[in-house]
Parts: sequence; structure tokens; C-alpha cells
Amino acid sequence: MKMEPEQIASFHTTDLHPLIRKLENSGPLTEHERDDLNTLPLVVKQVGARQDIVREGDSPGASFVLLDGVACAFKVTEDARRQVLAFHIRGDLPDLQCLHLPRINFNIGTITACKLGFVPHEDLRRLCHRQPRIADLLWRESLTYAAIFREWITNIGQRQALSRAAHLICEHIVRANAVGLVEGLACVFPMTQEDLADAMGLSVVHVNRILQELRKRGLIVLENRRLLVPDWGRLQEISEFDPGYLQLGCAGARAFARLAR
Amino acid sequence: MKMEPEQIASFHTTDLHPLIRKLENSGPLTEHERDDLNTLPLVVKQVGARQDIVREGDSPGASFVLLDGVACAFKVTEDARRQVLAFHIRGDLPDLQCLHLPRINFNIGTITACKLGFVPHEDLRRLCHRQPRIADLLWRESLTYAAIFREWITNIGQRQALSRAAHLICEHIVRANAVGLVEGLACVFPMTQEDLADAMGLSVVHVNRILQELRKRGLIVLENRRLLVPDWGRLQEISEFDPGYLQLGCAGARAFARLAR
DNA sequence: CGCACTCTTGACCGAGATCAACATTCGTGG
DNA sequence: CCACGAATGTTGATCTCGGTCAAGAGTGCG
Repeated sequence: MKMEPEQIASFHTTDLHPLIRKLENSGPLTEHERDDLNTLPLVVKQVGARQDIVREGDSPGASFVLLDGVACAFKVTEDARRQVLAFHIRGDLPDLQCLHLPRINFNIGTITACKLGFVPHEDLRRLCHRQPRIADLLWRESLTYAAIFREWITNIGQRQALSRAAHLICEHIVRANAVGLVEGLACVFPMTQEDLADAMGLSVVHVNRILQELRKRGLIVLENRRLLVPDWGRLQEISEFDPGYLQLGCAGARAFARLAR
Repeated sequence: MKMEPEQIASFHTTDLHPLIRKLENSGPLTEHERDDLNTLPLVVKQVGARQDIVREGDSPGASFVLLDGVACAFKVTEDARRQVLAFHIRGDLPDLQCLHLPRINFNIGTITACKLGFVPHEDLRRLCHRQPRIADLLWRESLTYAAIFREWITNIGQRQALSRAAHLICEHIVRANAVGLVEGLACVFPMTQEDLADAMGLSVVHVNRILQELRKRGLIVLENRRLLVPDWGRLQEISEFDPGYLQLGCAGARAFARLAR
């Protein structure tokens, strides 16, 4: 990863470091912690749609914050089947894990064009040792991902297709809402039916039929890569969605539920 | 890190805190770190088979090391279907996550009788702030669980029943081997077919048939709650099992593969 | 304008679910 | 130590959810 000084400098003068915004979602930071976070170098990089960011087996020297766009993590089995493990949106740290695990064992690719902010592991590790509370917050972040993975296991293992799709949609819109991407019960939803199929362990054809069913029941409006949820209550009900696992606190589903009324 | 036989033997001396043994699997600790770990209080507790240890919604004040026995983490859906999320063996820290997440959102129950060693969060958190490298190792531990969850998503989402079962078995025996629970290619395997079904998102009946198929092909011997793997190569092949995600280093599958030859 | 990607629809198929017995093992109290 | 009831494992019959295949319809982009 190359460090371009002008990008780093320009960033400092204007905005807050994106990690500050991220970590303050779980609680306020001290002035000292914020200052220290602001010293972290950040290299911004644009990536086009449908590009790989990280490949299985890589050992990157920096992790990235997703600043804009939608990406996904996935694995590919030997017989070339793809399992999508997570959809990532603004504020996510999709490869935070490689801060402590030597090799990454999944792929990360973009769905839309994305803006990424890379932070070198060296700096991040030093910061974590200086500021144990920041380490705790990042640790907490990776625990939250683990909780999401557990939820996906349950979703794929136990729920039938309709609830499974509804659950995926609920999770996405609540997470999008938490980072300000939802307006009027709607958000950008650029995943193709193939992406959704690979995320849910279903075939594309079946996903198509399930989405039509959800549309017919008036639970979702999905067109032009935009998702609208006209009836949050019923969607949540058939999906058995319980937002606790997302660890969003007051930015969470209660916030979304309030909107939906 | 080298795992000389005599080193392994020394880890088993009784006066060491079990967390020392656990963390030294990823690399040696300094004398100071070991001493500090040894100051951690440890409350040992016995639990019978098929008992709950932690329930969804709990906020325990201590996390535990599984000192002996087999346990599992699971979720229960609204329609009372159970998804097993992980099988836990000696050395595992099944609820480490609640060190940083306020509520636990899954259940942990025993399969066999278990011996647990509880460590209060307060002490653990203070230790992590004093010894950032120990924090890193525990963090790494939770990242490893996340990697296992990702593997399970892929297993359940993409593989068909036979490979899925084979994969589960491969993972178990390699993990068991890493903590010295495998002898002569065999280990204790106390999970019922119902446990396995709930772990793989299959019905009990189908699991039964799949296990018979694996037996018929000479890939496993499974009787009296014991598992033997007569043909590691072929089992690994049909399961597409690649042990990298377990982060076991030289205690990992290469060790097991060596045994199997 | 044309090609590639995405979505949609229909026909058919099959892996795995469900239901229902029955067999075997195990734990427990008498 | 045995008996008996509850788990657990096994087998067969039948059904169904979701997969596969194939073809066509939009849609968007170079």
C-alpha cells in the first residue's frame, strides 16, 4: 500500500477521521482519544463496481474503512459456488480481522463503485496499545461481525426462503439506517438477485420468485436498485428479525421502527 | 512456533492458568505475561450433561474456559427450531464475546458433563489494558471464531449433505487433535444425530442416512460416541476441508495429516 | 445498434423433509 | 442388578421446497 502524503494531509484539515465517526456510534470518545485517532494516516482509494478488493490468501498491510458504496465478502468453493458472507456499507471495516490473523481466508469485492480509506496495520496496532479503550471498541466491532455471522448461520440453516429473504432485507435496511443511508423508509439496494441468491444459499430463480412474493404481499418495493419497506411491522414479523445482534443501541431498529410508524 | 513434545508436556502441568496454555498455542508469552495471567482468579464449576450454561439475554459478569467436556452454542428460532452454531471443546472460550458486548444473544449448553473455569470480566479487562499483547491474543481468538462461523455459513449454504457432514467431522477432529484429544486417529464424539442435524440445517433422518453413507464408504467409524477417521485423505477430499481458517499453525491439520499417514 | 447482463417465466426434477414405525441403547429408580 | 421408560438410532414411504434447465424479455452500456 502506497502512502500519498497529499491525500493524508488534505484529509486532516477537512473532516473527522472516519474511524472516529465509526467508534462514536458505541459511545463518546475522550478528546485525547479523538486527537490520537486523527493522527492515523488514511489513504483514500476509489474502486470501480464489481472489482476485487482483497483475495483469499492475501496478507494486506492495511485494513480499510468502507467510505462509500456497497461491497461484499464471499468465499468460493472448489466447485466454483460462491457464498456471500456479508454485505458491507459505509462505515464498515470488512477486513479488520487481518489486523491479527496473518492471512485473509475470504474475498472482498465491490458491488457498486466504492471509496475506501486504508489505515496501515502498524499504526492501528500502535494506537490500540496506546489507547486500550479504542482497542476494545475495535474488538467490539469484530465481535459484532461474529454476531452477524451467527445470525446468518441461523437464517440459512433454519428459515425457509421467504423468511430468509425478509430477514436479509430487514438487516440491511436497519444497518443502512444506522449510518444515515435511509430516507423515507427507502435506501439504495444495488445487490443483484444473483448476489442475494449466493448470500442465502438459494438459486437465482427461486430468489426471483420469493422477491415477487414479497412484492405481491406489499412488504417490499424493489426497483431501480432501490429498496422501500412500506410495512416494517409485517416484514419484521415474517422474518423473525430481532435487531439486538447488530449492537446498534439507539441508532438501531428502534430508530427504524419509529420511522416506520 | 515449535511444538516440541517436551514443551507440550510442560503445558499440562497443573499449576498453570488454563488461559496460558490456550494463548501459548499462538506463540510464546513472556515470563511477565505468564505471571500476570497466573494472577487471574479462576472459579471452577462442574456442569452435568445437557444443561444450559448461558442463556440468550444473559449478561454474565465472567467468561469461562471450557476445561473439559463438550458443549455447544445454539440459537432457537421463534418456531422452536434449533441452530447449533459451534461445538466447543477443551480450551475454548465460548462466551468470550460478552467481555465487550453487553448481552449474549445465543445459548450455550453442555453436551457431555463439563468442567468450566470462570474468569471475571473485571479482572480480564484490567489484564488486557495492562498487557496489550494478551488483549491482542484474545482478540485474535474471537476473530478465529468469526472465521469458523464464516466457514459454517459456506458449509451450510453451498455444500450438499454428504460434504457438509464430512466437513463438520474434519473440523472437529482437527480441532480436537490440536488440544491433544486425538489418539490413533480417533476421538470422543458425543454429539447425537440430532445435534448434528441442528448444526448442519438438516433433518435427523437425513443425517442418519448420510452417516451411513460415510460409514459405507469407509470414511468414518462412529460408534459408542467415538469417532475414528480411517482415511483422512479421502474424507478431506469429499469435504473440501481446508484447515487454514482454524488458525492452528503447526498444531493444525498438517499435524493431523502427518498422523493419518 | 448490438451485446451482455439481469430479470422473469414455465416445465420438470431431485435432495432432503416429514411422517410413522420399530430397534437399540442408556439412565434411573426400585 | 434388573426393569422399564426415555433417548437415540434406523428404516421405509411419501411429499415438497427449492434446484435445474431453457427460453424469452427488459435494460443498460460501449
